[in-house]
Amino acid sequence: MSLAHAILVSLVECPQSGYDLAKKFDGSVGFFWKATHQQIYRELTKLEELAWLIPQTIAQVGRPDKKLYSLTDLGRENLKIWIAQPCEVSPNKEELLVKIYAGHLVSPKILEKEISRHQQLHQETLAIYQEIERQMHCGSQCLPETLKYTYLTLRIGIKFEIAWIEWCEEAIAAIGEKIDFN
Amino acid sequence: MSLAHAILVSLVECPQSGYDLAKKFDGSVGFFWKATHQQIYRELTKLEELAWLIPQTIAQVGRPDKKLYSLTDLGRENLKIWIAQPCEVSPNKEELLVKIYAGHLVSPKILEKEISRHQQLHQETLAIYQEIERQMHCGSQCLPETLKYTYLTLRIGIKFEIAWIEWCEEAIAAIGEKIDFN
DNA sequence: TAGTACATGTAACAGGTTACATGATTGA
DNA sequence: TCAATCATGTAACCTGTTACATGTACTA
Repeated sequence: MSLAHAILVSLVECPQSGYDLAKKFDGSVGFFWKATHQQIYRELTKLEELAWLIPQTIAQVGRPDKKLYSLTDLGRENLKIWIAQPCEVSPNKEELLVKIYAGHLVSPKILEKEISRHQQLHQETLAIYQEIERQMHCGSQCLPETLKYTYLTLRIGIKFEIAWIEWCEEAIAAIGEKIDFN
Repeated sequence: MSLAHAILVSLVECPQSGYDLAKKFDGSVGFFWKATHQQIYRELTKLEELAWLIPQTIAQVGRPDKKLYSLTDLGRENLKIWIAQPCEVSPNKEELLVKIYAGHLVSPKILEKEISRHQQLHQETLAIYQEIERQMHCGSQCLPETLKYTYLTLRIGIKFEIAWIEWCEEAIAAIGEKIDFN
């Protein structure tokens, strides 16, 4: 039941509509939890039934109405309970690595090209993260409590992207030449 | 259709039963693609229907029969085609990070304890990977073609674990003290 | 006038999880 | 005798994906 929790986490900050959440799941929380708008609407309905959320319909000029969802006390309590519970290390699924694992079946050139493309994608993501990081601590003042945690999640995002970029370089070298790692 | 491909990748090396695959998905290919035995059996049935695999029933003494699946030429061709196709960066879902994101809702001590527990889990995984790495290149001879690719996937596994371990340390420090990252 | 952003939804299907079911053998 | 390992499967359910559907308003 973790998409539900990701939605609750997202709504802690401020009330949002399904549409808002769908966009947010393409950034911030979305860096480590993905969901489509269909999933989100389905989940919002469930959470409303549980009374963990309450909707408020907002009329807008020249726009369709929007249903702003906020956490109820019950929802907030349940979220706290969930956060305090220990969790497993999430399994990672990496399509590229499945391909690399049987990489000897295709030409090294195809692999090199694909890895190099991924390296570029990771470099772009890293640039985005670093820009957010730069904006988060202008000067060198301490961050407020809530931002501190957001910042921590950003930090690991950066570390992962750097790991990918370094690996891509290493992999391209290893595939091209008959390199020995030492 | 990626579990199918992960199974094919796994069967490139040697014919295996559903049971063998289920165990394997708990190591090697399983480091970047997880699946339960129920999923695997369901998928094997589909792949047999497509004639990408052929089963061979092996009678055993004192054990139930096993159905060893091998790749057909068709299966191998399709696998090659799939590997050669470009793919997206796989989205990662990290439950711990969803929790950290709203970490201010619970006591810092709970978070520190949980992060420290995760650090230990990652240290254990790292130790396993490093042991495999050690076994893979005894001396400093070059690896054969197929092992080279396995080795590359291991390398990124190691990088990820190191990134996690470093981050856990950083996070614990940041939560405890009023630390400023610079 | 065509495309994008806003805003919410249904339906069908594919993929993943959990529980249950069976039954032999091996080792503590 | 109890648990673990070997070996395969069904059924129900939940989660995630893709396609379709609707309608306004703004901008190029």
